[in-house]
Amino acid sequence: MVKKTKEDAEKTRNSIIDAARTVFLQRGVSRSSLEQIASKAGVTRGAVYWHFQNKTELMLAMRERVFLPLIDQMEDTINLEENVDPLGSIEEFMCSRFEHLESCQETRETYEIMMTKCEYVDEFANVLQQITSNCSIIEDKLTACYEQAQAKSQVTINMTARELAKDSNLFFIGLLHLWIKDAAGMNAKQYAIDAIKNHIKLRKK
Amino acid sequence: MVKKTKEDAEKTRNSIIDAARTVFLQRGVSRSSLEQIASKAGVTRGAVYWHFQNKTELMLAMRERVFLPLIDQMEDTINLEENVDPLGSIEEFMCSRFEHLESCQETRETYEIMMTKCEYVDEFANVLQQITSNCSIIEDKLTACYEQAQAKSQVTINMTARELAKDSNLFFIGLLHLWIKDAAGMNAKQYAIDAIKNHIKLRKK
DNA sequence: TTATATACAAACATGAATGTATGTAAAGAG
DNA sequence: CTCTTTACATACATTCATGTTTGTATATAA
Repeated sequence: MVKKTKEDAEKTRNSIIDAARTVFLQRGVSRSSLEQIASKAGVTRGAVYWHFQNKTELMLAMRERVFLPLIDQMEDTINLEENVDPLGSIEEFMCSRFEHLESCQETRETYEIMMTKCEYVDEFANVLQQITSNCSIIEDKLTACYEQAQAKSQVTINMTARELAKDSNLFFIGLLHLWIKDAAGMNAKQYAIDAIKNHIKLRKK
Repeated sequence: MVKKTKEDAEKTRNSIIDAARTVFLQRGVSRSSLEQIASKAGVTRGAVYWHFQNKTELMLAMRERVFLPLIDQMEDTINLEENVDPLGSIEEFMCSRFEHLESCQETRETYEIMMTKCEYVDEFANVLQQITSNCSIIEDKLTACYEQAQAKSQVTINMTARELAKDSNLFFIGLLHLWIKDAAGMNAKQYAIDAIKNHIKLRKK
């Protein structure tokens, strides 16, 4: 019954997304009801349906709030022009991702939902496609880096840049999954950083 | 109304599991109703409830039918005693897994369900734990292999066996995920084998 | 100042899935 | 050859989430 200005409405919208993330994490996406989400946000389902068409749209909104900034951020970390230390920038790219994961709870929780509490069928099938296509973008960036590293002969030479990039990409994907799924099982802080440094060290001349 | 002998009952049970796998793959676990599964198997929900307590138990039965043989198989592929070519046996271990994935549709589909069509909450939470603990078992086996490889100085020496094993393990996890999720996007047949061979080649002396 | 659109809450209608209870025909035991 | 158990099918009761519709107080535009 309180009056709502436009900014208030935006706050409501955000609090619904936050509540959704919390409930999704606890109960999984499909078992989470809009009623549970609404009450956790301190509103009714009416508010949820006002801001989002349905649970799917709410879920996608939650995802975009962390994935969109992350893609923008990728450009910053990997700078291809005038790269003095290509291998170092690959390492920094990977490390920065995990530092962000550690410092940002929202990102961490969203990743966990996307990786272990969501079923990729029907409307979500193309989300999976987006993710894998994003993977191939990263592979391309890594390839470019390795080409530069080879040009400066900083790297062991018995493999092509593309092959090195594929291997690094797969390593990165694996690390992400294990890190998210086993957050409790390992001292997450250092594990990822060490693994990344070793990975780079292995191909340094 | 047809008479059922014990073997017939076992066939029914298997056909229910098969139907479940098909439906799970199409609609995701949580959206699949026992009615859909039953009718696809040519029975009613009564049969499903006779053989399984509920959807969860059915799901776990489906999983065990492919995961149990796979664990047994792991022992065969990685033989640690009297290992002439440790690096080669790592390569063979990884390759054999993917060859099996290619040749066995049931395994492939089950993996896809477990990785992209299942939410790991409540009763399924410990399944995730099982998976990651299985990962650390693999890491241990890989470590042992790399130790042997180092003893025979077949491997680049600037890293410990454990570090090499971690890197290979993460690579393997990433490859599994990408391979399953992007089965259409790449020529799956050769991709995995090439990636594995390059991965091993990178650390061969 | 009034009219309209906004931002929800509340009520309603529906459907779908689940679990259980009961019925039943054939198989297997004695 | 009966009796009991198996292996289901059928029917029932209940829960619960969803989508929609209606109501309403306030903000905002004219």
